[in-house]
Amino acid sequence: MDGFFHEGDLVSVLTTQPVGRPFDYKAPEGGCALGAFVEVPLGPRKVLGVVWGAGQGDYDRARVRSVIRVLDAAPLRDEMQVFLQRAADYTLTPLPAMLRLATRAPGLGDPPSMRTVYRLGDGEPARMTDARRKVLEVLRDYGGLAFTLKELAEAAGVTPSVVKGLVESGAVLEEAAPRDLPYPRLDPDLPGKALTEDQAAGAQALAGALRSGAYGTTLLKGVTGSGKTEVYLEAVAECLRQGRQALVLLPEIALTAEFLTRVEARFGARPAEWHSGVTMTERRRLWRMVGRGEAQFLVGARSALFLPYRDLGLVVVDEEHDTSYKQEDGVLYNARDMAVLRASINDAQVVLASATPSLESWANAEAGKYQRIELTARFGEAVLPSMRAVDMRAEDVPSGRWVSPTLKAAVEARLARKEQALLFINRRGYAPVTLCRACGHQIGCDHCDARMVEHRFLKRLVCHQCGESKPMPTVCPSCGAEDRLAPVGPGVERLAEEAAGLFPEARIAVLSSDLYGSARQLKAQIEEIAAGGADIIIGTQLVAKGHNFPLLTLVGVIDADLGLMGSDLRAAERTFQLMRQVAGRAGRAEAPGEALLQTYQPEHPVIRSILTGDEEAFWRAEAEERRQAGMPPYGRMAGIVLSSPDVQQVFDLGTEMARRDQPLRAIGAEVFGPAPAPIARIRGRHRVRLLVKAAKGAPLQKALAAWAGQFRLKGDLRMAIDIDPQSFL
DNA sequence: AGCACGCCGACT
DNA sequence: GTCGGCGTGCTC
Repeated sequence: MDGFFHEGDLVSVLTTQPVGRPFDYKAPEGGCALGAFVEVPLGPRKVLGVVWGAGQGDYDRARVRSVIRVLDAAPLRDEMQVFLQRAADYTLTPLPAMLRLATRAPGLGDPPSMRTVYRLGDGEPARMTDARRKVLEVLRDYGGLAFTLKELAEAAGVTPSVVKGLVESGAVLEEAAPRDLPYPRLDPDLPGKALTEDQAAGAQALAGALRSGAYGTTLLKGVTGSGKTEVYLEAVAECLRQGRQALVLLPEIALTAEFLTRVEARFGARPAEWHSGVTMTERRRLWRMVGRGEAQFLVGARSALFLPYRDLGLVVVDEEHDTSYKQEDGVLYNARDMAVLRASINDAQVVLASATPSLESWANAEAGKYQRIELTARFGEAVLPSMRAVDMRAEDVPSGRWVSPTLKAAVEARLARKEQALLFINRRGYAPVTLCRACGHQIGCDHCDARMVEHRFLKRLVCHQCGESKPMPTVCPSCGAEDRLAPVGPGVERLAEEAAGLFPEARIAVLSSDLYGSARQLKAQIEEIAAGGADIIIGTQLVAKGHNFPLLTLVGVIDADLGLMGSDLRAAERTFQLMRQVAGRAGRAEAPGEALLQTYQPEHPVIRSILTGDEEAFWRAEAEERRQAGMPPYGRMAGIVLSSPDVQQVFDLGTEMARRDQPLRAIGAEVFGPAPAPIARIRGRHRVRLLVKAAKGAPLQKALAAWAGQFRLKGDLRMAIDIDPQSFL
């Protein structure tokens, strides 16, 4: 029988150890299935692996060892194996590292353990209270389903002690059950929110695509407040009706209680969550339930793409342009692209949702590879903010100050009307540069080539590259001059200080990722501000990420030029997206919003497209520039970063690699560099970067593999290959 | 990743 | 003469 191996058969096992390729083992007593999770001996150790196929038989039979045991977990599905293989090929990642992403569940090999659960009993409590009634109602609603104490208490909106009280009277039964309970069922047929005409049309189109049962990608474009979430939740509903699983990917920070509440309102229960804040026990439960198809709907961060779905029918990538989808996670991959790959293997649908799509997605929609749904009408009474530039060349702003008189007047108008204003600056800390007035020295990090940023709140200088910090010195470390160190440039903290001076009566809140110990604290703070807990919000990039401030009617962008500098083609795109999103925060409720962009170059094409709202013009112009330059998405790129504590070593290898470029030339690709990487030193490691540029259809990965394979990495040298880099300065 | 093997410097 | 540095290679 295909797909099953009997005792003694040779099987090929891929482990999560970086040994490069699968090894042969003998199938254990009782045999093992293709895809089975197994424990195998490797040298003196026992390691986790997956039965990857039939044995190669190319190794001395006498030395082949046996699989120790088959783990109690659903075998890795065929599609998953294909996905991991193709993702590894695409990102040039060794397969074991790819498998590691897919096995990040704790206790994979453990037998199912027990835990205490609560279900409906026959008894009647001696005294019935409101809280007790709520608990019993929840248990009846879910028809005999068992809950953990925490779940039941939360679902009923009572404290755990209420449940305990019911146990004593026998109205609720307390029993031991296997851990890893199924999740509450979601009901796709509950009445959803009333949709506007174009929302309904969008939902219909997505549902139709789902019913095709085939792969397809749709770009769902709509400004903040246009109801993207409502529309894609209808796609989720259709997916659930078909009995398939749905996944919504969100940038980590956008995973809010608000989102979960919206899902609960639509489907009657919360989705399963997968992100860095989820406990080990919960991860284990989720991993197992996903494999058995008993978690129908997942909301998670990028790594949720690597869960062992039984039948994944839909992946939504919300805020698809968000740069945090591309990050080092042990493996360099872009979650948006991997979502499309995974869906194409699974005959699933992808929805890429954004108000400001990435140029890649826009171009794919233009080329007809993606469907496109555009939501224009804003929900309810809200309208798009009116946007205008504040020409800083004509404004009288003293040095060391950043708020123009025009912006100041606009803020005062909001304060008078008891509305909120947001001042946006994309820089954390107090001042980005600390300069010695005596000798001109700028204080840098000892381990990185980065300037240290003053954080007055912490009374320290912090390196934003490696996180190193040191106390604020009073003496210049270079010339020894006393009290001559001066902050240069603005950060959120400094802007807050200025705002406090300008608007002494206002309640000011600063939203910056480093001011809060945990994501939970931060979310709580955001919710308090949204409810009216502040008059002026001073914020970094953080505020652009999907949160609603209904009282907010003015957004002031302190430095709209930041990010327009340099030759990075992607900088313009990012600035456009960021400005658009920040401006989109204003004026959601009945009050119309206004956005003011402080700029020294109001004629810049990016600033102009933001102001005129002619987004298509922006994308067309950007696309044309990229096409001319042969840059992505009209060409292919890869970045190679070499790093070592020894500068000479990295540059020598870089030069050597640039010289021996035959495998690249063979496909018509070009090498640029070596040049110091955008951050030339991180944590004491010097970094050098090469860029490879190839034509769109060129077999880039194959050529890169052949090219990089020529070099041996000696000592502490590291090489990281980044396919489709985010920045190609 | 671990772990063993192996070949050159400063110690009892 | 030996202890130990970590460079190189192996693990089915």
